[in-house]
Amino acid sequence: MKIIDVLIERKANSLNRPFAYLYDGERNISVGSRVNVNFNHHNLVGYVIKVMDTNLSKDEIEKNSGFKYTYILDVINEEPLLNEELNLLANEMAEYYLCPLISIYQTMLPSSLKPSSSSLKGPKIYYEKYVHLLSPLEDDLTPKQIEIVRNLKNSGDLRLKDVKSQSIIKNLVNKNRIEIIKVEKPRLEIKYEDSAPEKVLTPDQNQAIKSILDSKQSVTLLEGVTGSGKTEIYLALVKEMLNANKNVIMLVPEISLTPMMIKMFTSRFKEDVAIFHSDLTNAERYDEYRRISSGKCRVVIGARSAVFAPLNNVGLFILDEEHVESYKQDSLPFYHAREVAIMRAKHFGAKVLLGSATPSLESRARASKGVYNFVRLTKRINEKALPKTSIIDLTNTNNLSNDSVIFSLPLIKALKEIFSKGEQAILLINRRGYSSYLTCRNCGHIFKCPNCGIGLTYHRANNLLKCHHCGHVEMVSDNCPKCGSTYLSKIGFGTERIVDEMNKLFPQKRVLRLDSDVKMNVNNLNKSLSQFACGEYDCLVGTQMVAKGHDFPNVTLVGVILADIGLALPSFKSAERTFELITQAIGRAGRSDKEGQAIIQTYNSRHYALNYAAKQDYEAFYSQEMRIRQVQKYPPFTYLTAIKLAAKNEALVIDFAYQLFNILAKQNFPETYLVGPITPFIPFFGGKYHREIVIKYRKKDNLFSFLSKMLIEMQKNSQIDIQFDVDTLDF
DNA sequence: TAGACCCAATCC
DNA sequence: GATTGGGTCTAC
Repeated sequence: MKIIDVLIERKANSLNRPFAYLYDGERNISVGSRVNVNFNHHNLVGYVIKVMDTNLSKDEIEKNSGFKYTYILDVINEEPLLNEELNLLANEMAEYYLCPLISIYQTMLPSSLKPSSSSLKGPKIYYEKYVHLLSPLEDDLTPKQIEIVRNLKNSGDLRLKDVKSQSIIKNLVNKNRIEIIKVEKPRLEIKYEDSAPEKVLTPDQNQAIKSILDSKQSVTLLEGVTGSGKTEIYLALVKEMLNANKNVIMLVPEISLTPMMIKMFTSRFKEDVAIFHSDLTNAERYDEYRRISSGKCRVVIGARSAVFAPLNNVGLFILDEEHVESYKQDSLPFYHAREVAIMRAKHFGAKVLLGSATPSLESRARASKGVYNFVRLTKRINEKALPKTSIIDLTNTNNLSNDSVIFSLPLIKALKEIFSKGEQAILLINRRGYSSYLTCRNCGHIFKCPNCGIGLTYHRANNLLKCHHCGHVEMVSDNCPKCGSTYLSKIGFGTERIVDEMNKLFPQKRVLRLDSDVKMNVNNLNKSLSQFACGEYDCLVGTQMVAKGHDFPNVTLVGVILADIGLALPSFKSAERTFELITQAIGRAGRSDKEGQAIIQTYNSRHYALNYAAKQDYEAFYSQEMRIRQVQKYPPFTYLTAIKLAAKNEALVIDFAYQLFNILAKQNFPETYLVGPITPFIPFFGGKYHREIVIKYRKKDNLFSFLSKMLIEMQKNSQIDIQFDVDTLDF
């Protein structure tokens, strides 16, 4: 008899503890197996975290503990799903992020393997049947049977479906001359292109590589302006690692936006590379996962969750564009891939390379303090001039045009100019849809999402109102539901409206829109982008999606339609985000010999983030923003953790939030500041009312041990959901 | 007085 | 998170 401790698939705090079951069967159960158990009249998947042999009987066990035990219903997989390293990582993360351990296991594993009931319906391993020769003897066979035996002798195993006569096969199987074997086949087919010749590295690049490898610190921040050759450094380091018999995990913000990077890696390292696409099917992701865990590949490229790739003997973690916020998961367990990479690297004694043209302030500050090794590439490899950038003040009426309320005179003029030379433009607007919201001019009613209470965005393409938070969609009505007036107006503008405006101003020009409404999948996206690249369109209008990565040699003008949208958001990161976005966008202009220009329209023309972005001056932005963060006690001078509370009953969550706030305030932790209780931007969703408390602190030790002790207390109150967003970026 | 409805406790 | 069981409400 065995006593098995399992974690239940529900990621509620109150269930974040082991539950014990009995097993008396034949099958193997080890730590990391999944089992089916009955939990409170319900069949659930459990993740085994402890196996204990015992000589006691069920009665004795129950007498000792005082619980009524039940037996495990079924063993889903005997073999452990995770190796020891990843198990330790899960525990370290659960402690760091104050989250239920099971939520980490569920995040680490692909959908077919995760400890949850949904995994049982997930894709299975795909097998292909092959015909395998057992005996080359030809006696006692018909001529046709001999033909097949000879074929197999010459060319090895054949796919069953390629062999025409199934009845002959059947007879040969019966005679024990051949057998049908099943071979696992990955569903994802990666096309390998011929690899471009390795470029000769510049002295700067060689210097950088040496510094990364020789550094005492495990983490290196590689700050390099666009075009300074970071990719070549990555490639050279990967080669170095492979030669030293070590493996590499390479993270990119979103794979569909960096097709060039993937192409370079796959063409150079071929089958050694596994890819985690954002829109791989579950089946393909499962196959890639198995390919990695079986040791068949040595380099993994993927987005955030690829940091959990079950690769052994990792020598290097690379995070390209380390500042990008999609590396932080914005739901449980709220982990940041950068921190997880650093945790894993410690275990392997591996290096971590953080690359960016505009590092996050957190990373850049650590580099300045010497916590990270710091390498800078300041030269662009082909010494191209930066685009000429002008900031257009929309409060100055001289800049306004009679022809358009959205496009300023200088922007229209510049568009005319470059179009006349047959060149292309990119226009950036950080909002999807046609207008930002729909309002009644008579009574002031704003059309809001019934689930979230935030304004609905009007989308003209299908004449619908959409909620950009929860995806709620409704028909547009002709009159106000409150006062019945038909005097409705659309306020603000998004990508759709810009396309509209372009068609009005330049009816003969072909405009391509690109945002997450259009981007259905990678193929669609790549097709659109290559059409734009080869000149089928004159102008590309899009959200931040168009600011990243792509190289369009014929684009000589980048226009930022309204830079203020990002600045207006209530976040300590808003200046940093805007600086990054504008810097990136400007970098899209003039990627070839032609001179590029950028035009930034704004109502805040003197804002430092815009002015430093226009000059592409990261250092100046960094030092000014650091002064502001210091005064306001924001990261990197403090850490931020958000405590997210939710309940079905609004009064209850408010009351609880105040109680919790007072308890924390009473503790008087040094250099710790409490903010709240805050009503979040979206106060009601998922059928629950939400409140937040944000903690700014400099030392986590006492605070966090208090929080985790308190969490155990609070778990008894199942009315209130508590989630910790440790190192939140969302404040 | 049965069924609907709500809430808190509990899950091994 | 989902179920249960006990309490209360409610309609005929």
